[in-house]
Amino acid sequence: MPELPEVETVVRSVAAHLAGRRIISSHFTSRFVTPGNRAKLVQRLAGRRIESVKRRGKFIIIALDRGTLTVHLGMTGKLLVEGEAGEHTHGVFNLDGGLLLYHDPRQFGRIEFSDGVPPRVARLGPEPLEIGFEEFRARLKRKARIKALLLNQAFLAGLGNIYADESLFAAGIHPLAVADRLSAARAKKLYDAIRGILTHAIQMGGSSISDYVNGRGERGWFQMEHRVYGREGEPCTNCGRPIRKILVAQRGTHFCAHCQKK
DNA sequence: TCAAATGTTTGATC
DNA sequence: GGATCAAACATTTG
Repeated sequence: MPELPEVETVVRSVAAHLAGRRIISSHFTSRFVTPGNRAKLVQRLAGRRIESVKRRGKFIIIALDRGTLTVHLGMTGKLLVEGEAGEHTHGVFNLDGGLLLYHDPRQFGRIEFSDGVPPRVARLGPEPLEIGFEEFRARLKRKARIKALLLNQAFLAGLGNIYADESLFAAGIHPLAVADRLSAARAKKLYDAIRGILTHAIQMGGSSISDYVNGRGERGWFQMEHRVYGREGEPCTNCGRPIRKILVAQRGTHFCAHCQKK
């Protein structure tokens, strides 16, 4: 579920509620979500105070008075400050004012404690909403297919399958286009498309295409704005020809063969 | 033969 | 070294 706009929405929905709260105790039930020594994790979290909740790429960064708790939602993770624990709840934080729950049926998400910046966060590329155009263009000087590059978190942090496809459509660029062969004008179109779509999606509370909800259980609405993602066979909103779906970088890739050029 | 799903990592291969 | 590909993780859904 979670790409940059969804993670940003989750962070915004829980940050004020969590800041200043103390973790009384915690409980974890998945060896996948919380790899390693769970008893040690519980011990390290006990008594910690939450200083802030922020986002970096698709990671939720919870700064504690000692150490950092990093949460990645994977494909089906939810961080909730409302609701109750259920069958797929794999993390429970008892705070000095309420509960914080981590729910994740597929268990592709991760909850990790670290003293410094976690390695996975350290490897992230720039934030798409903060990078300047010149740096963006310089980073495109690689002979990889643009769709694969947009999904690469070391290239840019936060784009996933939905927003990569939507950004390429908005920029009129074919997903198989080779990155270092894009003209400056087309690179600028892509840069603007990425920023415009991410900003718009955040305003709409993200995309709820299956069951995504923010930290208070509320759905997002950007799925109503999707032009290509999940629209295989439906008419292109620009030219009316059917949206096609192919496999690029192992991911389903939606595009209009008429409106998006290599 | 059940395939595909908003993600990431690892290892093999070209 | 760079890029691609396949598999792995676990579960639900069409």
